[in-house]
Amino acid sequence: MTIEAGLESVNDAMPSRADVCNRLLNKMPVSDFALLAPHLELVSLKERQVLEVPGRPITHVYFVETGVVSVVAVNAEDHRIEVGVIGKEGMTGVPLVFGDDRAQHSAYMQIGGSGRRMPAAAFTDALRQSTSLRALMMKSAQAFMIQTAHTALANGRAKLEERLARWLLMAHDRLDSDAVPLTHEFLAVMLGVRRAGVTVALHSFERRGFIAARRGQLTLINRAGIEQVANSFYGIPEAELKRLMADTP
Amino acid sequence: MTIEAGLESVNDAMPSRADVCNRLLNKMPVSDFALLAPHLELVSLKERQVLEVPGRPITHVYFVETGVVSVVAVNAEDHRIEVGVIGKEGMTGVPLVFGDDRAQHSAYMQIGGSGRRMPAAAFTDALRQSTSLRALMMKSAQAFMIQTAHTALANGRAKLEERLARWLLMAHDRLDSDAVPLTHEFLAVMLGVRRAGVTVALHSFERRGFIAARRGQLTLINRAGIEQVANSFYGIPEAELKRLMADTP
DNA sequence: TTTTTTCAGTACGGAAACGTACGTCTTTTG
DNA sequence: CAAAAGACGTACGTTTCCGTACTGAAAAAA
Repeated sequence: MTIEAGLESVNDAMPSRADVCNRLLNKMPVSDFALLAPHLELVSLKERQVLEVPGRPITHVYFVETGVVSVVAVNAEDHRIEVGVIGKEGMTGVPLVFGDDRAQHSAYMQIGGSGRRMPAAAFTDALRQSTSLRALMMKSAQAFMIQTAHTALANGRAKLEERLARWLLMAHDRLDSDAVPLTHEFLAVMLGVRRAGVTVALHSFERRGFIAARRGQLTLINRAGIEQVANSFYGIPEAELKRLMADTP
Repeated sequence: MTIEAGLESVNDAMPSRADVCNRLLNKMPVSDFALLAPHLELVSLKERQVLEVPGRPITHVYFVETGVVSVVAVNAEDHRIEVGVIGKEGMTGVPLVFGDDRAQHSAYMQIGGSGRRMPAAAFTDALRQSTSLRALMMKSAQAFMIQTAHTALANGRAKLEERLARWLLMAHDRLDSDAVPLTHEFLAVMLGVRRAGVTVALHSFERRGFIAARRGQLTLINRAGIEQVANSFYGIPEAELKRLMADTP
């Protein structure tokens, strides 16, 4: 707390590259990071905190560092379902990358954490200035698109257990621990199924020794087991993200 | 056929702006059209013709003018489902816009027609040269993303009849006639449901006077009726497409 | 024309998931 | 500490849709 060196700093000071855990911020060229850094603000992201509201202008871009964001599509009759999750590998505000200023979906913290945010205007300015930043953001956007497409596939063809397993794996990828602090109710909302259905499915996982459950929390014990349950509905978006982030250093 | 004026031309000659029916080609600034025109080739797109294969490089971009393209996500165990359709409002090869050269999904003609195509390399060249072209293509890509997200929503929450109605409306939007030349089998594949389920649902539509059915073809008679069946699962992507294409002239 | 293929109609048992609801624990709030 | 709220366990009848399969009719091929 009382370190005199310039690197360690109060929250709002410009972050050094070493401080950030978001993969996009980590990965981008120093020049691009320098473009963003002055506008980045370290923020805590509390459970259920709303980041974007459908139809409303996007105020900030959030580079997630810990926690998980749920992106949820909603229609006129309030039917809703999760179309993607975002963790330290990504960011919110994808429409900005496409030159749009409005949020398409609802986005909120499903699992609390922290991240860096910057005003939308500053972000679009930076995008305009840097081709390489644009390139990276578009790859990130594409990765999210792929995730959405495979969510559509899972929603249409997978069984409840398969979808639940898929979700747990995606959450696990984005967390630092094996504990997933979530209620059955929220899992049900995201998957668009009954709460009771989630409860039963989780029991089955527990009986098979794949997870341990406590009130408001479940812990992955045997990830390989969950992967088997998820069948082929998990994996492609993850592999594609890796590919997209690998080939342009 | 034997008109001597320079405008009327053989298929491979450079198309004039007035000849093209694809909305993107229509809408873009003349300067951007001039950039693409030399590479555009008028092609007939036959039913079931494959345009993209997952994992394989994208060879051409297709600007659809008539007919409908199905974009289908596939996973390792060959589960598949349609994640979007493309007609005269759009084009194939979205990943190219994001700087990727590979097809993510399977894409093929669901309803035969025609379009203009150009080699992928020429397209990315043009993209690099023109900011306004990039902007337009990104809006088109975003519109497709929205469609995919709402497909995920429909797959997860809508009933078979609602999804079928949604699909018919989306096809109807992209056709010049009320006749949809498709078998129950193909509708079933796209929706990821049983063929027999489609048959029963279509009977219900027919009984209610919404469509007329013949072997391998169905005709919309009462579009408003179909819209009622689709409930709130149809409409948002369409409205958003309109918005996106309106605000940047 | 005859044969073959494709497409559509229909049926039946069964699986999956739903809506609903009620009771029992925890945890939070007053 | 009591009361209220939240989370989970469980149950039952019901809807939706599946897997499968057989039939007749229409179109295409021979």
